[in-house]
Amino acid sequence: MVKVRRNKVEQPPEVCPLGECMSLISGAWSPHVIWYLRDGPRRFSELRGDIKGVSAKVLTARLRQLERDGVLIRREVDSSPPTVEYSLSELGAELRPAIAAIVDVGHRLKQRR
Amino acid sequence: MVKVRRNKVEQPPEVCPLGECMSLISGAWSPHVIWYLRDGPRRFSELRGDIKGVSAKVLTARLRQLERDGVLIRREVDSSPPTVEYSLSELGAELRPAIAAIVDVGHRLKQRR
DNA sequence: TATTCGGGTTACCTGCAGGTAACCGCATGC
DNA sequence: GCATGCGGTTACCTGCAGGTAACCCGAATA
Repeated sequence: MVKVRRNKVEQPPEVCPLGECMSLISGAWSPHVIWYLRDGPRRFSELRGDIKGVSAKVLTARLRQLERDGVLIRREVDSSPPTVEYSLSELGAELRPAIAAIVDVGHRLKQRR
Repeated sequence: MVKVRRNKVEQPPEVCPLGECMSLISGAWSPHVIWYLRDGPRRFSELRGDIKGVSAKVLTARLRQLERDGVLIRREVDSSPPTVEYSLSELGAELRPAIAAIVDVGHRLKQRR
């Protein structure tokens, strides 16, 4: 009994711009991180304070992922106690208008109710 | 041994505009639905064709959720065979600029690589 | 000496979004 | 008489994001 070789017909990858961008900013916390970094670098504990309700674990996970994705840059500052500074990369900066548009709509949604 | 009653201190709800808006457009498929409805009503099978890779089940689920959230309007058209037409509500229309901004960034992300 | 702060890590658990596959009723067309 | 298109529904399974709680080290501070 020979197994059928199911030649998965490879769709041309054809990356969707919407999906591409959403994969960077989706999730409950990523947009918040980008938003609070919009005006310059912030430290871990500052972000924890900025973003109401996020836990250290989840914030760490999001920061690591955004770093892997090239959205932000992590820099250890040699102070005492040593601190860590996060800032948007060039790519991250490109995401700002999208987040800003979402925040903008969010404000208008609050207005209308 | 009396159990401590831990009065969960109720934070003032203080809805975050970013979270508010993200809850409407998050998920892998919701933004696509809104995007393809941007220029007017579409039928179920049209949306299935527009949005590459979505299954009937998931598309139904997203459409139902977006309807519950007041983002779009479902209208059964009395034709033969009967068809169903989805269109953006007023609230849904407010989301367009946000999605447009995301798509726009997505395009620029493709450019830069 | 003990505590705090900064920036995490680890273990464990939950829920929900999404994926596949099969099936549905109805009306029309071949 | 049978298949096709339309707009779904149902069952079952998977993976990942997120939540809680406890714990970590080293330096500075009370």
